[in-house]
Amino acid sequence: MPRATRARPASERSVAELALQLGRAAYGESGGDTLTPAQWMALRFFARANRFSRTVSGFADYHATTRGTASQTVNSLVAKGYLTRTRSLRDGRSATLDLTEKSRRQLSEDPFEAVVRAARTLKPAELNRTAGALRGILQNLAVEREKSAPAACGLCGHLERDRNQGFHCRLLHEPLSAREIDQLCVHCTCNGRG
Amino acid sequence: MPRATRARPASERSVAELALQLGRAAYGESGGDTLTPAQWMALRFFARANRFSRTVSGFADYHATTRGTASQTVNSLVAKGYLTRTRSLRDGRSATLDLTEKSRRQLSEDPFEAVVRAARTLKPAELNRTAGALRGILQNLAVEREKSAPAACGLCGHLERDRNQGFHCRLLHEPLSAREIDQLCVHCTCNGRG
DNA sequence: TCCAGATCGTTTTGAATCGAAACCAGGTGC
DNA sequence: GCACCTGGTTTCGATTCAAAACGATCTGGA
Repeated sequence: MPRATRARPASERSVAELALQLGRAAYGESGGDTLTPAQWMALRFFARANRFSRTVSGFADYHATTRGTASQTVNSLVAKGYLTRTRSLRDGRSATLDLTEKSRRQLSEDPFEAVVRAARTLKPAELNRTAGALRGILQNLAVEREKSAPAACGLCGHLERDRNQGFHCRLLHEPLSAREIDQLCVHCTCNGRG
Repeated sequence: MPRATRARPASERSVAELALQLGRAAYGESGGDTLTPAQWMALRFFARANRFSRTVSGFADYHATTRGTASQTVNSLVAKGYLTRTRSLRDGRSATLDLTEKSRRQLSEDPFEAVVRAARTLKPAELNRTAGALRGILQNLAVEREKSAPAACGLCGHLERDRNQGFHCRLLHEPLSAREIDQLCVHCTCNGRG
């Protein structure tokens, strides 16, 4: 290699460009034409979000679109049997969307998995550093746009330890299971640290 | 932070998810409604690509779309005065697209720059490592899809040192200036190493 | 209690985008 | 000279999406 080793540091621009490329590669493929990119995103979201967040609004936020558009995407998935809708008891306006068995099977052939496989060659330490760097960039971006990056309760300041061994959300006054604190939450807006 | 420090390594999935988020954030914003995301991508491409690559086909490859769609995007930009079209002398079918002064001004307010700014908080060493990791993932992805990731001549096996001090492409039998070897090239398909 | 205003969600409508396919013109090889 | 390939354009239809108007429900204050 003639000169790739010249000591010019990879610029911020390179990282941004690469993230853009990778993101588009991950988003674009619809893999067999079973679902559209937006529908895949919805399935991914409802697979990752906790019970407070699996709503049309939650998905609209996550996908950075309007509630109208999100409603259409969700409706198409409900019609195809990929999601079930359960009206909320507390709030008559709201409904919770849940994955069906069919969508869980579908998710196992998510075209996004190709990106996950492509990341396998990195060593754990590299994965950690890379994830940290990307998270930092997303955080800064969220601050600049005065919005919040998607986050899990485990990183949120509202999380509290119970005196037993469980966890607990100070904002919603709800107990959280160990598994739930790894899921995405629309209320975890505290930018990674309380 | 109650448990974010538990010693579970950031998984490949986290990195892939973050890249997807960041990529979508960078692609989606159209920043003031002057241009659509696809049009921004075209401007970015024609700003980065070398003279062998600034064609409709080159952009179609880069943007992972059809030549028909790419043609429409390019036409709209030519009509608005953002690009000029010059027919090739060697090949009567082909034409080269070049940025105008107007588009150079426009690029200075590319919404993508927000992502570049957001990366500024990282230290140079981190930027290097992160870029390397992302490049590796893209490379693997390209191999799996039997396509090639966008690359610059500086990383390509076709590049050769002249006996003077310049560079030279063995594939196209063309001299390359020092500046040109940093630009993207559609022929640099050798996956980073010759 | 009642009202204003905010929020969750749906529907409609129009515009924009995109991909597939047909097509033209110029190049390449036999 | 012929068939075939490649760069590029055009047309057409489907899809997607955002904006806006709307109904229903919740919340807070007077």
